[in-house]
Amino acid sequence: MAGQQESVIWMRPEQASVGRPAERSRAEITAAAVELADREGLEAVSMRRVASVLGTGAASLYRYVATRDDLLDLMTDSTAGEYDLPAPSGDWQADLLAIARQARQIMRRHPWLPTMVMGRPRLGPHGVDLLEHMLDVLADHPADAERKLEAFALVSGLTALFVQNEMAAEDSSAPRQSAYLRHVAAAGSHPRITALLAASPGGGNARDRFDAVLTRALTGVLG
Amino acid sequence: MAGQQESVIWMRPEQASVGRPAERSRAEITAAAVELADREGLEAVSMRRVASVLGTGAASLYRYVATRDDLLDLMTDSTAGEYDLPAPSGDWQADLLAIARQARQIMRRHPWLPTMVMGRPRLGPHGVDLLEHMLDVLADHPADAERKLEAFALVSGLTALFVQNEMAAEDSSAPRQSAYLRHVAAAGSHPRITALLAASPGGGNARDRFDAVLTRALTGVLG
DNA sequence: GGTGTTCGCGAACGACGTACGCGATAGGAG
DNA sequence: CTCCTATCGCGTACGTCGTTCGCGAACACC
Repeated sequence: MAGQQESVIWMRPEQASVGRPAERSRAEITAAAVELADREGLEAVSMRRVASVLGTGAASLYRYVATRDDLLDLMTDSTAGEYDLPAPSGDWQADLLAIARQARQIMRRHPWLPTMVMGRPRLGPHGVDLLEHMLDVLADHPADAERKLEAFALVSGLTALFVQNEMAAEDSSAPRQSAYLRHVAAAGSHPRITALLAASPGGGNARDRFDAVLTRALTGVLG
Repeated sequence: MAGQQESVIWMRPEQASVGRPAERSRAEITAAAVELADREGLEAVSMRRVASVLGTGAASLYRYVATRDDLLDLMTDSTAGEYDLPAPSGDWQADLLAIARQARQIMRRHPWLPTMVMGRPRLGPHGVDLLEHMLDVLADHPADAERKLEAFALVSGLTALFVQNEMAAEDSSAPRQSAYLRHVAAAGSHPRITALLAASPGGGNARDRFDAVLTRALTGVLG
């Protein structure tokens, strides 16, 4: 008859109703973890480091979170709270694009977020609000439920993919990446790649490319 | 005048030309790591576990690989060797779709691969062959170099995204995921989600949806 | 004021990635 | 055939990680 542990953190009560009150909150811990990840990357988010930022002991965090993965889920969902969700305009295409553009901005603010969204797509309270909003935007759209869920996943996933590529290109480790490509080109057995590297770095606005790809992909799902 | 360490593993020689010969090869170690990952997941691929599969000591692996991440790169690239790359047919759309379908099969064979492709897109020798092939398929296409690279990234990335979703849906942990959604629906403040869950699980062939999304997304990049 | 319950957290455990150093082992030179 | 020399295999060790245990401290309520 003992109450079984809820498997999802969002369904576990944050505080016990009796006993000594907690000194911190999940939100406080999440904020510290997010700030740490923004500054030093995801791998810097260890229980010990987060705890020391908060001026507490590592083991204390386990009063708020069952596992490190729970903390990561909290971080991801907290970023879903940064969206601005205005009422649907009637033009679902435009509304979805507006959401995607916000997603891109949010992910650029939190460089660890694309990895998270792609590798561990979990919905918390804020994520659920976002989904509800997208379903609202698509309320009059004739596609079935499955398609709309797919569209939701596509907006998150494609945006994460795009931002990750974008950042890898801006990153200082980019030369390392293309060093091998130049090596291959010099070897001569891959003429197309050789030709490719000879071409100018070219350009085109990143946002325009983002809009184009995303719009087309969405029409692939929603018709 | 000392030879500086090459930063990319593909440019470092596998064996020294003098001294005692190595007992194993990168390929052998990579194969062991891939098999381990296929069977027990990526997190099971630790230096100690891989070494014990090979019947050797953990420190020995560092004669073949500078770091664990190098080993992961080797694993990823080895799967790029599983493609069958026939000569271009003249129909680039069909050829690209054929590649993407193979990508999907390969990723389903190696459940850890989507994570790898999305989170750490590095090109090794096999990956380079694949890129060369795609450029060959697109040789007569009027798009510029940048677009073609983007198309390459899109095929890998979108396929990984799709397969990951597909597997999450088939996974036994799926009930856990939707448990919270049902909780939210029951709470009543998200009517669209409530309605969504009431709808039948629906269907539609996974491969057809994959083909549709990918084709549309590609036309978004390549016109 | 006593009681019941949770909280904070020092200490410890096992697993991890990786550096160091040394005996073992091979090919090439003589 | 012997010796030289460079690499190889790897036992050992260090620091960090996630997580558990247990206990004294701190509060809410009766």
